[in-house]
Amino acid sequence: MKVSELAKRSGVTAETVRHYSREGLLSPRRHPDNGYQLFSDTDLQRLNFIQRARTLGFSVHEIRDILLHADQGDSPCPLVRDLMAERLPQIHARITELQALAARMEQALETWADMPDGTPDGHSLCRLIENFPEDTP
Amino acid sequence: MKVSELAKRSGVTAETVRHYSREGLLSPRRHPDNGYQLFSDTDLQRLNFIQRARTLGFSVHEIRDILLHADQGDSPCPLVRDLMAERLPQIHARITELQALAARMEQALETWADMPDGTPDGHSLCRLIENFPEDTP
DNA sequence: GCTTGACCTATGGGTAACCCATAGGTTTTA
DNA sequence: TAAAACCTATGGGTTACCCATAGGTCAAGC
Ligand SMILES: [Zn+2]
Ligand SMILES: [Zn+2]
Ligand SMILES: [Zn+2]
Ligand SMILES: [Zn+2]
Repeated sequence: MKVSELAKRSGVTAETVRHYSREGLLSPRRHPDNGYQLFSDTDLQRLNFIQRARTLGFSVHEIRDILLHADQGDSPCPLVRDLMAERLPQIHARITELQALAARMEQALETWADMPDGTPDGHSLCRLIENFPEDTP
Repeated sequence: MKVSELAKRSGVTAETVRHYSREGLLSPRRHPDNGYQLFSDTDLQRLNFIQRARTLGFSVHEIRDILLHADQGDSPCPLVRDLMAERLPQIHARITELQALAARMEQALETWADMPDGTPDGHSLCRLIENFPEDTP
């Protein structure tokens, strides 16, 4: 099958298929006459695998490494476990960051509700932002 | 003052100062002889403003627009309120996404604790990933 | 006066995971 | 047979910087 058909069958865009192909996650054979990429059912399974790994938080680069292991007959499982264990705390940290940001934003909107719009002068650009309390935890 | 001094005084890297300068958030005068960027105390205040706006979640591009308004004597406050009101729900959506991801990852690690490492064959690349249940909410 | 180290400049490439535009060749269909 | 749909490769865009390079400049000590 060609790019578009593989894309349609797996619910991604044709561009994404080409992207994975460029990045080495898929290695279709080429039509000898026109250079078109020709994908097999195995490639379809492979793309499903990639999508599943993506929803588990693996990056494209990591998935490439996982597939590389598998293609060489090595078990990728230890790598998979390690990557996941390494990424999870990063995700938690990111969530905490974003929650703190959301809290600052909400507090700002609340504070600003009572403040009038101002006109910038030599000392102030925007008091909404300038007068907002700093992080001091 | 030159790049490094401004950077030191405001706690960012010299590269960041140059970046903001390139992006038009700072417009230092230039030393006529050597082309060095020369920043004033007003630029220092401006950089503090930028940092404060960054901690409130504004993008560099947005801050450029805010400063542009202020520099033209227009009140940036309505823009500031609008941008914030627009971004806050996006942040919340992102948090929800990441929480769902973290939950999937945690469930995966838990499931995988009991599973042995496998060797890839023609049908399977990594059962850890393949056997993980799909989102079906 | 001169060397050395710290600083400055501009340019260009890297990050993540794609999306999009372009120009030109191919296949399918009406 | 001509248009519509598809393919190719290339290159640029997205965010907020970081880093490397090559070459000019400045401060200090000797
Ligand atoms: Zn790698
Ligand atoms: Zn495995
Ligand atoms: Zn304001
Ligand atoms: Zn703008």
